[in-house]
Amino acid sequence: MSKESPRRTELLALAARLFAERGYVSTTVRDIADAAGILSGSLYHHFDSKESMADEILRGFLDELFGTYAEIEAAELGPRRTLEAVVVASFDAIHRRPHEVAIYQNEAKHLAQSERFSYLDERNTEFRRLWNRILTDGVRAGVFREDLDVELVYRFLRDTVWVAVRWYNPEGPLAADAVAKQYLGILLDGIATGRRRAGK
Amino acid sequence: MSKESPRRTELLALAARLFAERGYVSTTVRDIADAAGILSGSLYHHFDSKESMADEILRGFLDELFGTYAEIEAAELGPRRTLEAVVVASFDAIHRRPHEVAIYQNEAKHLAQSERFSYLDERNTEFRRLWNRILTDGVRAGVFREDLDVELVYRFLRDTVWVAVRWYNPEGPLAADAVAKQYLGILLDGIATGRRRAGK
DNA sequence: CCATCTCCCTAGCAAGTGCTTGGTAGGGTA
DNA sequence: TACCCTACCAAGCACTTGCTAGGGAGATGG
Repeated sequence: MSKESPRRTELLALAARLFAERGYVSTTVRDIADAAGILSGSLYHHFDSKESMADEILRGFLDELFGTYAEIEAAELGPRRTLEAVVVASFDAIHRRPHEVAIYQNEAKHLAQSERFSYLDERNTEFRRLWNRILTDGVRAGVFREDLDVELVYRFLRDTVWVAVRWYNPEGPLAADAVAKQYLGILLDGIATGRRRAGK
Repeated sequence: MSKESPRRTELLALAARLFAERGYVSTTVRDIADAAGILSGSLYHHFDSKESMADEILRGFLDELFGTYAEIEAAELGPRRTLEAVVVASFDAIHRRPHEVAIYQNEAKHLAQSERFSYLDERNTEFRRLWNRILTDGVRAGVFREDLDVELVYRFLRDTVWVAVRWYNPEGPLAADAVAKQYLGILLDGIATGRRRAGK
């Protein structure tokens, strides 16, 4: 049960892939064991439950992700560049940890109901504060439209960024960075031609 | 097993709610029966399987939804107004059929692997063609930016519209129509102030 | 007044679920 | 030689899953 074994890391990566592909509940411990070429009981030499596998996967991912966000905020780039950096960092996370992002997207809501995964809600709150800060700062600084419903824009942003994990292919021709730039183009300037209408 | 019974419709609505809230696999036939105040075996008087419940729910919803889309297209409003109408109709679907939309969003990918649900993939293709038509028409007509990656914008649109079902509350203060308008504001004109940058 | 139909119950089955147990092969260390 | 370690297997336990068989109470209609 030592946390440093390479075999253990391997099994965790396998579990993450299966959780992402089939969903947490639909993935059985036998599925994971089969993929690893061992019997289901043998998994319990490395982990003490299926739940603790998901826990470890999500914890590691979120710690890394929010570490990156903290660095971006600390750099104090101003609202617009901070927004761009956070979006780029999020797409980068989709590129490097697609399975973890998928699990976070698809299972967080159900898992968060359990006491053990209460940190998921905390992270959500943290994320929401981050976006609200960026947006309100931007509106105040005059770089974002002042008629924005900040709370609504936050939801759109959050969803828009993460939901890309459903179709993004890390090995495809479209790099995460390019997708991020396209997204930012739409988000910041819209898809319509011509001058913006005044007011709302 | 008659399809016209009011009790049957009631049970189907109950199942839809549970499928949406807990997910299809996590919802047991006993859960559905409990919610209806009967025993699990009694459900099989009305339906011949759990799968057929999901099938009926999704089929009915998609038939209705794509009927609306067809009407919009037939009205030939031009690219911009068509886009607006489709977005509004989609948010309206989220308002009126939140459970069905949630099931469609969360379970379609898994269900579509089964032969029985092959119409899900067909609807996806249909949906994609619809959006691509609107967007390319709009670019050609000069109402949408010509540097748009149409395929990417399509994904962006599709995901962002439907994902709102995760937070939208039909009984909340924010009406679906208002959300749609805000969303269209962001999509068409962006959140940034100032003149649009030229080119990409 | 009997027959049929609707809707539900009682009881249970076969398959599959996460997890536990006792044990073993192979290797390193003293 | 003695001991401990990692990584696994074989077997199975308690429980849950979707689903089935057979029957019964009450309303409907000829």
